[in-house]
Amino acid sequence: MTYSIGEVAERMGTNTSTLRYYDKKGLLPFVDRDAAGRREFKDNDFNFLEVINCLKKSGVSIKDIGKFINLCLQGDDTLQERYDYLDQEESVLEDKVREMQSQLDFLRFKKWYYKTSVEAGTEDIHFTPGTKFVDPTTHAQYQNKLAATKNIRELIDLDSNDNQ
Amino acid sequence: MTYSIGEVAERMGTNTSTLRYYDKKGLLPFVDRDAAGRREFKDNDFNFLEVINCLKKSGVSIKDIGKFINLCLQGDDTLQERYDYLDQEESVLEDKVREMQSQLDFLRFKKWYYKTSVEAGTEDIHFTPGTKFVDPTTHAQYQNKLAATKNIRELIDLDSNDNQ
DNA sequence: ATACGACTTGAAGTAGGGTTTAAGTCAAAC
DNA sequence: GTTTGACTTAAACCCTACTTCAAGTCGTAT
Repeated sequence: MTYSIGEVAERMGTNTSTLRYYDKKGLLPFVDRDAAGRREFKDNDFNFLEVINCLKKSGVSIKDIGKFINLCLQGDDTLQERYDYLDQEESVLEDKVREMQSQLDFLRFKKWYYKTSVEAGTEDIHFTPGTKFVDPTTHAQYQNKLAATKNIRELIDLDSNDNQ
Repeated sequence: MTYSIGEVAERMGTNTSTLRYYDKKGLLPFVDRDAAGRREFKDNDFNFLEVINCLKKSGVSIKDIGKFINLCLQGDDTLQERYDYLDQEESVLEDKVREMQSQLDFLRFKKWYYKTSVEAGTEDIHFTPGTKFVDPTTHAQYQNKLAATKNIRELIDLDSNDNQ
């Protein structure tokens, strides 16, 4: 069974020009052509496409994805190298997840800050009296509430219920 | 206490041209100038810079960060709007984290795939005999091993120890 | 008083990741 | 047999987020 670029694009949730662009950038060296020069994707090519998708969503550049795909086509000699690459990529992704989680913490602090401000009708409740500086105790208050709560969703949601 | 653009750049781990670029794009409308026209950052401005940093790391575009900052300068009338924006941004970030975690799952499966291939000396162990198609049972094998293990690190690490 | 370093601006340049356009080929439907 | 729709290419274009450059202005140290 073979598939046209249009069928593949639809199945992968992308469009044909993006796939052609990837091909030009060396991400699809495994794709065959028919007599008329049209791309002919095989079932197994979806395994590659899945890997490309994963690396792309993990933030790997087109160039580096190309390098990995080309390692794949070099056979069993590059198995260890491919493992090592994915191992390193796993660490990179884990770091990104941790980073995002700490941005989430900050976002949730700010949500709490605005929620309490909305309730008070003014942001001033968080300022050190007489200045336009956010009171350092503000963040401490939040940390205390947070420590006393299983998760932040609960904190935000319980607060909402308090007001109803 | 005020700070020059150079001091701020160093403290924020960026450089002066990036800060000027942000200013030009409307991200720093709160920054004052001295008599000679030089930017003069105040202590409180670091609160804004922290927010900019958080949104940037969360993947928010320069343009949208600018909108948020400008809401901040419009006073208490926009508190609810700011809360709603961060609430939505929290969901977006949570989705991203979930997405990354599923990419991590896939990456770990592929690590297992390569690890077992390296041990066997060939990728062929995962192919349906007589074809160059990855055997659909490969992923099932991995899922079974995974189900029998507390976490994937353990799976990967136990496998490594088997070989020593 | 002059040199140095840090600042200012506008404008141009770069990199990454596509998207669009123009001109053409081909197979199947009418 | 011609029209339609899906494909082909190279080249141009676009957007985001910087980065670099050129020319000029300050304040301070020598």
